[in-house]
Amino acid sequence: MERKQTEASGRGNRQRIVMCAETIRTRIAPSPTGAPHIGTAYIALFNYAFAKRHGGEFILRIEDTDQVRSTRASENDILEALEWTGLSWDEGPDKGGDHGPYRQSERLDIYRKHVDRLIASGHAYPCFCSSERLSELRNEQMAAKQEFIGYDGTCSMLDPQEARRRIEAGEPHVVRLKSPADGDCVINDRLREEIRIPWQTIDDQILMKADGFPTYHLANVVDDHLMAITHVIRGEEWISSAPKHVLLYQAFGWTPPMFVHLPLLRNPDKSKLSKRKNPTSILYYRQAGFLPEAVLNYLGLMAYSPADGQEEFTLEQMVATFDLDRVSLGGPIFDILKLRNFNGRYLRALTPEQLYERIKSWMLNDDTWQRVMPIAQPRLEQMTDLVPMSAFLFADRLAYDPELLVGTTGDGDRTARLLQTAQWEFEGLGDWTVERIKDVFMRMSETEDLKLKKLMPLFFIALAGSKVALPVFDSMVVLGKDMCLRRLQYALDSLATVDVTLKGKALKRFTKEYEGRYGRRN
RNA sequence: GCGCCCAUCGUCUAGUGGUCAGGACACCAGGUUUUCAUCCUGGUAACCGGAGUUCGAUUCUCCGUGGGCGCGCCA
Repeated sequence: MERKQTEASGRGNRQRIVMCAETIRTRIAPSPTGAPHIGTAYIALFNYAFAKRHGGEFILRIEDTDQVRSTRASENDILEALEWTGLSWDEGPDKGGDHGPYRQSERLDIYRKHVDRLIASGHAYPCFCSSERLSELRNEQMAAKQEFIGYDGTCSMLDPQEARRRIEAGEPHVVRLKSPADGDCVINDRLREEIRIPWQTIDDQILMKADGFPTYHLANVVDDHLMAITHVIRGEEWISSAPKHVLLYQAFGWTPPMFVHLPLLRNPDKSKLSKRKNPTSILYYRQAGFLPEAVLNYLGLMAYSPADGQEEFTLEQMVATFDLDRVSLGGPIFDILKLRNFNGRYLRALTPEQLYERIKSWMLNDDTWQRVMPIAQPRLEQMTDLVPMSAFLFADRLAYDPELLVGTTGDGDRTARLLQTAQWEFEGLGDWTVERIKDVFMRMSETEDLKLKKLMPLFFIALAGSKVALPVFDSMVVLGKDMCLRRLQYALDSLATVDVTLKGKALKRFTKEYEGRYGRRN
């Protein structure tokens, strides 16, 4: 990386080498395994603000090392969502840059080389234990209420010659990082006192999976180093695995970056923000009519307050004064009510012309109407029918009558289960098209042994607010996946008012049942 | 179970040994507005508990308690 730069002095032509302060580089590294999470925007915002405050660079890296769950559809959504927020990255998979590629699945040779280095230096070793053995081991440890839960180090005792022979024989294996037996790992966190974690509690982490892909820990450390990341600003959920990262930097002989662990966004019940209890997809917020600048402003208020006490600020203003020392550590509850208030302020601050432009670029435009016309036309008697008929397409939460929802199946629990099943089924759907949506309902109809005609009324009400409405598959395309998932959740939540709930043990039981009939969910 | 992180109004937070503990959201009351919303004014509401340090602790230390996160061939 460029740490020196030449500079012509004003007078004369003498060139002198000046040592510049290292360029600050931060990154957001989402994993493309689902909807773009609002927490990603929150962490990205702080990374962006910090880097830009110091004239640095902000990088986007895609962490797609989970071959099973990563999808290109999710990656596209994440890029689209992040772009919508207005947090622009200097380097990334779509932009390129001097430190690419920025998609981890395209860097496999780099990880391979690095893991070989660790094996050669004795910091890592191949492990032949099967997944079955490991989960058995874990269960035993749990059952015995052992202090230590984790890998027992069996394969670290293997003779290297023997190990090589087994690898050459094609035996499947992973590579593990050797963890020290005693002492403490010291982590320097920019926001906290020294964090000390006993090495005894850290097991030999897998670095390379049997499929030849790296795990997060390896890929993340190698990339952060190679991409010259100076500050790793991430959620505090990572504190407990930080020792593994520190150990890797040591093993490679690299200087670790500065760690900055931000508090996690929470649900109203204080648990980590989850889609079950809150909308978490950035694209939902876009569809629900929030302005990105309001979302960013609100997110900026989580765990941070500017020195001047001003609550309303643009991204530029936040960047201009951002100060890590003003980050607070208590886990903030994500309060949609306050976000809504902020959004209202931003909406009202626009001129009517600006507002109209924003609303057009949101969804009140030709593109939407052209999709609506073909499905609305056959149902029109007067032109005045159009807007009332399509209103649900431009709404967020609909007014649900739980009795009506339950009435479609005649059974509360059954209703909840169907809604939940649909939610799970649609969550995993990649292409959001009429055909694929229809496939899902057909499959449900078959699995539930319920004619489509009997199955659909529930979903007409949940998604469109009425048993009689525009065709629901087409409507779902207009609404977008995240809004549809949200509506299903709203409907599910509304059932609670008639004492129908699907959570805790019942939910667990139903999850098993669902997986038995529909296959494992992601 | 073990490890770690955290702790000010219901919520987001300011505060860094001496403040009537401030602001914002929400809520309540009043005012402006043909209604509503906006806007303005006012109000209710917090330092988790116990020791210690100190002349004096919301603020520093320790111990509790509470909450959170982690303990995957997920990130």
